[in-house]
Amino acid sequence: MRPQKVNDESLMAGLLEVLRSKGYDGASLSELSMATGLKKASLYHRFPGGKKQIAESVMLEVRAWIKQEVLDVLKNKKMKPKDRLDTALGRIEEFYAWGEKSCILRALSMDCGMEQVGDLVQASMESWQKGFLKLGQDMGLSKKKAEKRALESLILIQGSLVVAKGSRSPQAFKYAIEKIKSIYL
Amino acid sequence: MRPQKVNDESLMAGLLEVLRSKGYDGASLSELSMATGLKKASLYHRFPGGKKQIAESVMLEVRAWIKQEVLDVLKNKKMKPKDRLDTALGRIEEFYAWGEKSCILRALSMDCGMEQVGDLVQASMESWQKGFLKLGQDMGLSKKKAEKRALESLILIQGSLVVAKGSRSPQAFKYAIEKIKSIYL
DNA sequence: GTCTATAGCTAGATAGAC
DNA sequence: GTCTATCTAGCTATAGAC
Repeated sequence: MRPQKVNDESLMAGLLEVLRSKGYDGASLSELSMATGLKKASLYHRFPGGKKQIAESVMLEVRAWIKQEVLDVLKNKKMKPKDRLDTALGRIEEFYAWGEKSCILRALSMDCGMEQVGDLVQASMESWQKGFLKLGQDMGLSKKKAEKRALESLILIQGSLVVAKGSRSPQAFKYAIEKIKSIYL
Repeated sequence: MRPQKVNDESLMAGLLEVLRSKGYDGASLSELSMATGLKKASLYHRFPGGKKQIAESVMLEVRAWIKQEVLDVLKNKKMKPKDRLDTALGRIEEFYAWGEKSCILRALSMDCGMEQVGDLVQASMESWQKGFLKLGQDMGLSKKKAEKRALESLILIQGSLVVAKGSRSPQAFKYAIEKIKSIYL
């Protein structure tokens, strides 16, 4: 058993960076290899299922991240709702580098014929909305109103990241964060 | 001069469909060929610059479409502001098939190393926002407020289309359309 | 203007040495 | 576990017949 040249955390981080920026079809194994510091054959050793498994593994991590940093934080009854929101939004700002980075959910929801990846994107979005739903309800909103604001929060983040990328300015993302804060005032 | 097998309108429509759904890297010439009914070599006859020129041409059309159906409609002083908004939103709903189709701006704002395409995406987004800015100002809003709502309209559309795709339901898009109507009430 | 055929390359994936 | 070398399929792009 030779030691791993690159640990799992660093490996997954490199794969995520390429996938979120280039998407599934745009992310070549050569680029994934360069970004991680592992040669192609080594990537196949870590992910015998190849590029498909790489995308699935990254999305599994992202789904877990959203559950932990968004859903679990937003429904954490030990904190005041306002503090939960600030905490979750802080993690989100960091994850998207204050609007400089694309969203992996957006990148991997393009049509690329990967059913499993699509399922994980869907689950991640549902988890996100569930978190904001709980937050809204804990703030005293009706289920219907809380659902609407949860949907709006996801739309604002996704939309602002697309606009930030397209217009080459993170301004839209900062606007979205403030807007989300304001709808939960 | 042999007659064209496929006219420009139908040709561009086929190319747009593939590009908005698969993105630049995911759209292969084989698929563009199938979608348009022209063989690969014929596509090179129409677009000597190859796939790059295809993407640029599609984006040129999209930019023109947004100028005509969004910007020009929203700033048309011959109509009442409310009617301008309803007209533009109607065109937008149709263009995105009520949330069933992806946005080409989103698809082509992924990193694919095409500077010119990125410029056209940026210009299209600016044109969109300029239209909603004029609408807001004609409704009596301050420039600052009108700019914010213009940005929000673009974010809502882009975000809702990503969410609609990812959660496999056009519900988010319908929500966004209603939301835009409500912020210009 | 469209086509068939094919060049030249890079993609994803595998075999086997170390 | 990582690597070099290599396979095959698919890609973008071109040549030349009709």
